[in-house]
Amino acid sequence: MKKTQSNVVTSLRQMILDGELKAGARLAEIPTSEKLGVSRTPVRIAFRALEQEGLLTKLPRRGYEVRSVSTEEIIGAVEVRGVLEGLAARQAAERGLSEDHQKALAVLLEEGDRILAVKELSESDLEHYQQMNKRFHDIVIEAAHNPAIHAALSRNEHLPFASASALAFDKAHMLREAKRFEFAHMQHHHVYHAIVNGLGTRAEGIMREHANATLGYINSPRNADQLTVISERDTQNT
Amino acid sequence: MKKTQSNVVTSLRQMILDGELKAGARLAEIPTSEKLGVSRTPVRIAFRALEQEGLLTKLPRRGYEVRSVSTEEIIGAVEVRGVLEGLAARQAAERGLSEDHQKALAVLLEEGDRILAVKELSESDLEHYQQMNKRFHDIVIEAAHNPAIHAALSRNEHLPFASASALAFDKAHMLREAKRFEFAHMQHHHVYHAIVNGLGTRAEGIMREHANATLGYINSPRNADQLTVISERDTQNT
DNA sequence: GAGCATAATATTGGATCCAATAAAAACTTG
DNA sequence: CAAGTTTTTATTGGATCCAATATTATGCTC
Repeated sequence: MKKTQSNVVTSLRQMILDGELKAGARLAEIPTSEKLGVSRTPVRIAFRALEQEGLLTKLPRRGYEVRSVSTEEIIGAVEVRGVLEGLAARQAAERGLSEDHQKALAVLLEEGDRILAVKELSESDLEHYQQMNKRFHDIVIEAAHNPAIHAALSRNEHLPFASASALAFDKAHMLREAKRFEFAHMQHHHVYHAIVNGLGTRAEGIMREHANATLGYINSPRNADQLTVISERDTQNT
Repeated sequence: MKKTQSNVVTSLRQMILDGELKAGARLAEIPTSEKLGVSRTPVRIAFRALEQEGLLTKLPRRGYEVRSVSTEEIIGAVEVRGVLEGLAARQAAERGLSEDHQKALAVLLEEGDRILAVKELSESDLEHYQQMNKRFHDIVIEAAHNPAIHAALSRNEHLPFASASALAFDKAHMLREAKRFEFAHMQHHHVYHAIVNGLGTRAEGIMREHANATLGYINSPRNADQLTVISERDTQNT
């Protein structure tokens, strides 16, 4: 298959996210182009794009290197994502959901219910849930009808999954902490409820708390029990 | 002077922001490279960078065009900036200001006081204030020690000043609305106070309100009188 | 053997070619 | 003269060259 420009950037990105290119590894245009079987031109462009995404840093006259992302940076990225998705949820609530978006969110919620109905989650269940989770968030962002949110998140997209975070997001570990998922999923229900009822401030608040839950997970993955629960009754107060 | 890569992107950006290249204008690599006296390579890179910044859109097989930015988009960008700077203010408060940052902010506040002491603001006063304003915000963002905020704002940097916004930010108009500046400057004082006293939530709230004030300005520039004022006494309650 | 000078190498930035392809223009035919 | 077809042109993506320059290695001197 012929490698094309965007192919080069996606395959390089994948290599970084998969850990095939470890943090600190040095990359130069010519060796990389030979390795991928393309010329320097697309590699050049790819390096700049990945630098933009925060995955590479330029070492002047010495090529690029795969950035090592510290836990602090990941936390920072998650916090940023939190406020932005909070804004998205608020705006989605204030502007009103389209029929399609509401339907899509409802379907995803049900999908999550089904996954979590089983008490012992398998790894594939986990992956399934993650996909559903991502789609849920994407739809909320989309429903805000604010392209600037998208733009602001673009540099944030892959960072939390880069090398250093392998630990924080370790799959086996998350499996043991499945309780978190139930809590997160409940928050999804509440966000949905707030949005469809036009409760912008509430939607924003829950969404931010939702991001915060992830942070709590990164920081102290052992305290899943102490999570407080937003009572369903509260959501009825309009 | 020899044009270099970053020169090409900055000069193209300037041309767009100055209105020399109007919204909707089509750009192709070869004509642009000839006009700037460089080869296609740096232009190619510049186009991609400016596309990333949201200033150009790619028309497949027909080159690029200067994006026309709608008022809605600018509002969206300002809202995004608001929540991000709100987060920055909160984190700056929570993490504590360094000696240097505190000093810098204090100096800027005083500078603003001096500018606004004069009742009839000249256009150069206005420009001076704007510079001070930008530095104030930059320092707050810096003080948050969260690189993800920077990254998220990068695509947001120039958008609000692109073509369509010429109207919204019209200088003569702003001059007439100088009252807004006093209000904004007072908010700066409150943000400063909240940050140095470690009042994260308050700092965030005021910063978001501050962004909102800009929005109010874009939407209805005539209502400068109805602004409510945060009482100075409130900021003493710790 | 250490330190400095010099040479070799690696690496990027810019320029130019070539090929593929889509858009636009010209042309032909009914 | 309109509509479809062919030709021309514009435009980008990729490959390769050349030049400038910083880093690394080598070697020379003391």
